[in-house]
Amino acid sequence: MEPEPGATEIKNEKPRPRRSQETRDRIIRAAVKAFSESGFEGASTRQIATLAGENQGLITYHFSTKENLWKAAIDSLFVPFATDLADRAQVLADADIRTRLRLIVIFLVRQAAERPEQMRLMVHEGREESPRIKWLVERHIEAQYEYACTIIRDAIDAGLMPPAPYIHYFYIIVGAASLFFTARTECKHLTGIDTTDPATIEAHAETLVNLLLR
Amino acid sequence: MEPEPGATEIKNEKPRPRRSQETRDRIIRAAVKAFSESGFEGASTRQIATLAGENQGLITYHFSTKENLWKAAIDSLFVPFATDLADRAQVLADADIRTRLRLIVIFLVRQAAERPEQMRLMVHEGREESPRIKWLVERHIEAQYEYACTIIRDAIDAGLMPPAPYIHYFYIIVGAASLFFTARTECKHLTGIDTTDPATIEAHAETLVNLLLR
DNA sequence: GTCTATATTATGATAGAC
DNA sequence: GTCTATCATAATATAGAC
Repeated sequence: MEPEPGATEIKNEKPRPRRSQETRDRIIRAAVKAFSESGFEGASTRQIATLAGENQGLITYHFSTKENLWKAAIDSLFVPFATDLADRAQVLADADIRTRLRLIVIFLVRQAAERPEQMRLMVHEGREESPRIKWLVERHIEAQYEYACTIIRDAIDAGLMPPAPYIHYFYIIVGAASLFFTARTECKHLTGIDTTDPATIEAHAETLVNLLLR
Repeated sequence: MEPEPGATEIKNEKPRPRRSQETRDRIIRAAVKAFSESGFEGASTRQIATLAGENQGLITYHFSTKENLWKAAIDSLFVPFATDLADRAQVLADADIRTRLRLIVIFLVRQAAERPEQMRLMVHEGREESPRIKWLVERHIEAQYEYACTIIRDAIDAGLMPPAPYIHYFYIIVGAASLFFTARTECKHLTGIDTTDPATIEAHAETLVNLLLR
């Protein structure tokens, strides 16, 4: 049986026996945790296998290389995010720009709270030119950025935000929404606040929305 | 052969012969680069020594352990930052809050552009409970946060920003100022923009200031 | 598909020559 | 202070039994 040709295909995934698929999923979940915490080099396949409760040899069988495992882990985060974003965009398509901006920002904050690994992985990889960052941008970030630009453009046109190149607003809003949750442990030490608490998440969203929409 | 005040001298540091101090500094600069790119586990002392053009044995001689080297690398970033911030705070002490907020945000953006490693290192370590994150918060972050809170309090009191717990504004502003530069490589792939370009740095600062002060 | 055993390389730290 | 050599461990990846 030929092992996985790499995570180079997410849609068009070949059907797998149930047991095998479950093993794969367990390994991927463990990989997301390990890579987001320790980075690509810092995480070890042994540690990931142990965390998943599986054998190290199985990682080679399912993913061939550590890099393919990393790509599969990235997909497991970004594909659901993209799906959620597309759903939300569909619903909001006809709303006025003020409402759209407000709800998208709340969505972003909640996503950052739910998937803090996403920003951690991006920061881990966004460091220097690496074969992985190019793959990540082309595969996932570009589409997100394009959608964000349509919202930012409309918000500027409506006078909700001062005119400026979109790229600045993109990183300002994503950074403002995410860092609080990415720096969870730091924040805990600094103030004792638990950023996974739902009330805290909503408070962050509200603060950011109120700051943007005045 | 005369003693010299090293540019990267650390608090409570004994004076060292010039040659030795230079070696130390080269190793520290290489360590900052390596740790911020690959994280603590991901970076190797051999790689750091090679990057510094020094021998691996010298790392043990100067720092004993990898952890001590990491701490020295952190200090080399945060001590100058704290010094610059204190200077800036001194100058701004008597300015009105609008001016203080504006200039502090510009300062933050410029710092994030100049020292993107700072946020990368924090994200690398802020992942999970680690012996290093506690040290980092107590040694450097707490003082920064306390100063930030005085500005945020005054800004809210003056009606410049909607009332909200300070901690949210802290991470909103730091995140908004920093991510653009932390994600430098990603941004380059995404838009072709070079975030180290001075005009781009000023544009980011201006966008954030205009967004905050309306 | 799963697991054990292992080849090969890289790691952090040490010892000791100079 | 600097360098080389080396130890003990842990890493990725492979081979092959079941």
